[in-house]
Amino acid sequence: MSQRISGVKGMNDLLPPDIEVWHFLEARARETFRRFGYQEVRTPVLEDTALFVRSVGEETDIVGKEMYTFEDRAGRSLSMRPENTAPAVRAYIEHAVHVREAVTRWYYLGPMFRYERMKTGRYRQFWQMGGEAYGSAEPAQDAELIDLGLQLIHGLDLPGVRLELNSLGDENCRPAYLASLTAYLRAHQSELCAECQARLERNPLRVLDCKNPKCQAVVAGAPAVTDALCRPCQAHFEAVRHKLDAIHAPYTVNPRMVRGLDYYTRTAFEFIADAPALGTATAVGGGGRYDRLVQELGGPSVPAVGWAMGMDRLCLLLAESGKREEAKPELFVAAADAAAQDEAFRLVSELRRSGHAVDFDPRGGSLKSQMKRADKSGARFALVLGERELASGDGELKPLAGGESVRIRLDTLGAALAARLR
RNA sequence: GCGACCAUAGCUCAACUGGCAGAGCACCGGACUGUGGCUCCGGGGGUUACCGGUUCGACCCCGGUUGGUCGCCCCA
Repeated sequence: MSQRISGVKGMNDLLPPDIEVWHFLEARARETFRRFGYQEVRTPVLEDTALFVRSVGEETDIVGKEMYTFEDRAGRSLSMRPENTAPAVRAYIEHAVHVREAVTRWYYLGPMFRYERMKTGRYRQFWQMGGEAYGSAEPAQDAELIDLGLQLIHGLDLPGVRLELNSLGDENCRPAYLASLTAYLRAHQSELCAECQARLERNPLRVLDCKNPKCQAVVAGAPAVTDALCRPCQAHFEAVRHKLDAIHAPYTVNPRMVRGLDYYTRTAFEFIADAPALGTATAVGGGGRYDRLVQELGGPSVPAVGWAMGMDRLCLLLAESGKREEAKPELFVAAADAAAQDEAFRLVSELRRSGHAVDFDPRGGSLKSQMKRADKSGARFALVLGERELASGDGELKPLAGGESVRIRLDTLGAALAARLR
């Protein structure tokens, strides 16, 4: 045997039957996006490195140390997307979508890449789906998007996912807040962990969600961002909350929640699940408003808001609750003898052509082994085709879960199946 | 990037102090001549992750590599 080549660390194969969980997730998700009028976009996995440096932020962990970046043969610096908001915005600008429509609502779904140490619910190739809405600065847009996320999660029958909400202010009030926060943290600098002392210089907001108890104690007395919002931001935040209240969407305000990407303004939120299956990876989704990003990437001044969910994590939760979308055949056709194999093959092909899910064993073999395979396939019915059936034109439709077989005319098989599966 | 633990059949795991690598499940076949599931019987499956060392002898002890799990960190 030749030397074996194994898969790349942190990148997983998704095989049957586990893939059925993903089919369930994707089908429910697409249905929810459809109900909300969001349309799918697909952007390339590779982008100009500068796109992520300018959007996600040079100082973030994602860009600073987690991107798969390399030069192509022409010497261009390319990066595998670590997230899909920036690529979507790039496509939005590049195709001048704002010229054709005032409000654009997109969703995406696909693999993202971050070079990270792996653990439960965290992989180097991971899957995200997300919704993005461009063109509306109104609180109703924030609320609709959050409602979309909540309905999607609800549609997956996942209990125990809660919503945390915050506002990070905008370019008018955030500088002042950062100044007062930095001043407060400097006064307590010696009480912070080493990591946070460094964050104090680079990105003081990140100190707020440090899990270190010492830092938590300091943060407890820190000025809250929600108290420092300017009037318009405060009004926006209140309006979003009002809309959420109106649709009875439960949430908790967490003024210490910040996000890992630099582009957020005003609304920020996370979908959090406290489930053992996720280990310490409790966030299944998160997002917020990014009113400046389109312009910062060279586009028109168009406000936007969006979120992303971790599909791997959702699948961990779905696997635990046993949710999946199975693809079982309706009928399994077995050939009792070699002479019947041609007719069995023809019958299977014809039924499939008319829309039925039908399986058979291409190896033939003993009837017994074919019946075993029929059972394993999970088919609802089995039909044996042999000398007798070929002569009479009749067959026995046998329910594999138990119960009486039914005699039927073979030329009405399709209709008989349809009637029984209704 | 830092630390801890782990790696034996496709899967879950045994194998005494260093002494012939096993079981259950799964898969294939038979008992049962054209009918699956249950039961019984049989069969195929292994460079004990990889490389090196110690030893008469290594799944076991030692070193390294790779991979996995869990914390820190970060996030989805």
